[in-house]
Amino acid sequence: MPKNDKDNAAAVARIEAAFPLSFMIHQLEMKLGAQARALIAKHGDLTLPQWRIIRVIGMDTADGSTAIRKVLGFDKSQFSKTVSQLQTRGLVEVLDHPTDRRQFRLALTDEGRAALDRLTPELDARNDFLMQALSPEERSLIRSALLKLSIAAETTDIPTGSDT
Amino acid sequence: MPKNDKDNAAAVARIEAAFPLSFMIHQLEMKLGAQARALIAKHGDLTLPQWRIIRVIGMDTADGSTAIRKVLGFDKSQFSKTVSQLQTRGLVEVLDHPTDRRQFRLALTDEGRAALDRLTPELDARNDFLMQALSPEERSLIRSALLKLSIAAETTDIPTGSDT
DNA sequence: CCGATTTGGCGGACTTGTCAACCTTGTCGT
DNA sequence: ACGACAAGGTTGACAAGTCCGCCAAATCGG
Repeated sequence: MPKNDKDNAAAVARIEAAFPLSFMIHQLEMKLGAQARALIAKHGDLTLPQWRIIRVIGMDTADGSTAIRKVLGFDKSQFSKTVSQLQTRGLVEVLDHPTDRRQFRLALTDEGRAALDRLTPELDARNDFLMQALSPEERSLIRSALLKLSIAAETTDIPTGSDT
Repeated sequence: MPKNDKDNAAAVARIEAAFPLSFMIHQLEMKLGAQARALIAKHGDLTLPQWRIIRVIGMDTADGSTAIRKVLGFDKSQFSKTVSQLQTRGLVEVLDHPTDRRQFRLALTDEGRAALDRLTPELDARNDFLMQALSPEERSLIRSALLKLSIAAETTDIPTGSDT
């Protein structure tokens, strides 16, 4: 067994015990991102943000640009640029929005849907794999917990003083 | 009440109900990052990764470069560059590692500790604020859940077929 | 109905993050 | 003890994300 490896692992565990939540989530996000990128690269040539947008469009629960952008938490600028890429590559179609002329609707082209169908089973399997790592009660609570945190993370002014 | 806002909010809620875990975490991470950047910017001029490194060093639970890098989930390259910035700005000190000459140890300078002391209460308040958004049982489970996910996220080959 | 404000999207400058090649040091097998 | 291999760190080229100001469309307040 590597001597320094053991030391490092012990140090890591010691730090994590007292870690702020935001750090844990950042660490997790890094690993998830790397894992997702590896999976996507193995089965095509989409980038991670491109895939995310395609995935949400493919869920067929909303097609307005704002709804999609908000749910992904994307920056306006980044969203705009990524959609342009997808449109140029012929994966998505940009249509007029029926009631709001500032927004647009997004739809998958045949090629876009093919990419979605190719990747979805892989990424769904990963999601299942992640969920299986959790205990049943953790599984049942994690979604609402993340949602609550997400709302709390939107507050810009934090009650600084100790408010008990 | 804005008409389109209501539509968008409804669409967002509809999507989130069936959202993969990784998307939720990404969305959360974006918001947390923006919130943290805003707080840091208000009380100094550190970047988010710089702050994270300082924060971990300040925890005094480990000072080896590898342990710090691993716990933050940083890329080797990014870590190296950010440490250089901190060293240049005189916030951290780079020392020899006692048993491994590939690594180094990190320590805060007086100026680095001052920055830490200035920012820590703010960020700790935020952390408390986030934790208060959770129910008691969510609070007690979230850490172990995130840790398990973090481990699962390191697996590179996912059992694709249904393995049950 | 009209100005003020908000929301949505775009473009460009800039910062961050990512990836691959490289060198050094440590570790393992024999 | 020594050669193969893994782990740590650095660098540079490149991709991704962020921030800013801009303009158009929609909403709100009289």
